[in-house]
Amino acid sequence: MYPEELLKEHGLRLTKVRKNIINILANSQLALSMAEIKEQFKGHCDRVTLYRNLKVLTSKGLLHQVVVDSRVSKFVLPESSLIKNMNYCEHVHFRCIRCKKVRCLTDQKIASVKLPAGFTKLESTYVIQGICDECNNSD
Amino acid sequence: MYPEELLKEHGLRLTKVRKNIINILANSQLALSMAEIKEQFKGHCDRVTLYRNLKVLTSKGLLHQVVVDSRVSKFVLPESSLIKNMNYCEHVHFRCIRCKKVRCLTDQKIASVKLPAGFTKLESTYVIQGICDECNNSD
DNA sequence: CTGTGTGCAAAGGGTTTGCAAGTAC
DNA sequence: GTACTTGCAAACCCTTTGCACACAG
Repeated sequence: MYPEELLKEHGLRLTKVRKNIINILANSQLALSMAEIKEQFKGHCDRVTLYRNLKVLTSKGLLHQVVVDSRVSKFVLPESSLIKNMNYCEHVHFRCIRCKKVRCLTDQKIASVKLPAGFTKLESTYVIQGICDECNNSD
Repeated sequence: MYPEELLKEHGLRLTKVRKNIINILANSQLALSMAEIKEQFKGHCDRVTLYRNLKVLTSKGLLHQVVVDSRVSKFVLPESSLIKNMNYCEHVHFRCIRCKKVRCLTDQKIASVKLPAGFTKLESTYVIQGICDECNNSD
């Protein structure tokens, strides 16, 4: 699934910034913040433009926003965006408290939680915090 | 378990602000932000003082911080601190995207997640987002 | 008395908004 | 040509820091 198709499918215009964001996230094993995406950006892009696009892409369901601390949001391209017939993705993420990297634990499935009557579920985020292998090995 | 005991147990001084914070959270079904705690505060209390105390209480493990969006942190008295006959909160929370309230989901079991080799788990947070019963009924 | 807690002012820093110029279609 | 996108500056707003005064133990 190419960035162009993804964008078209979601009724979004094909702009350089959007294709760039999707490519960066598609090639990343980590959830990335605006700043981290900006670092990897080919060419120049304003912070504000990135924020705005991340917001649009997230609102269209193309990206998923992972909130891991009270200051910074990170973004992932969920499997459901890459694999067409997966319409739901349980997001399990591991955040290392030392290096702050956020990894997707893609092979982990969570048992679904039953909500009380009257509650509607839109999405869920499961974040495990701890120390990652790299940081454990560098002690 | 009274606020005074909780504070002593954690080696903290007994101040009006701390007792007040604990009382407010103990009587709340919701996770509360600094601003929400301030609203319920008996008497005056500076924002900064609340932030500082929330930080200290959290670092001592007396409170648990729930990060639900990229702007605001909310706080809960975790299981270990709660009074016996109250519904206790594990780290499973429901956040309504309309009213922004954060509820604790009781009696929910999270399937334990196996981490890859080399990873150490410290804590986990499971946040389900959607629409709560109140907001669903007020359509 | 000593170390900690509190209030006020100000700074920090991620994110959002306003607006003019540029681009997709 | 029209509607959406981008960039720059500035605003926003939650949170933290500095410092003088007040309070717990």
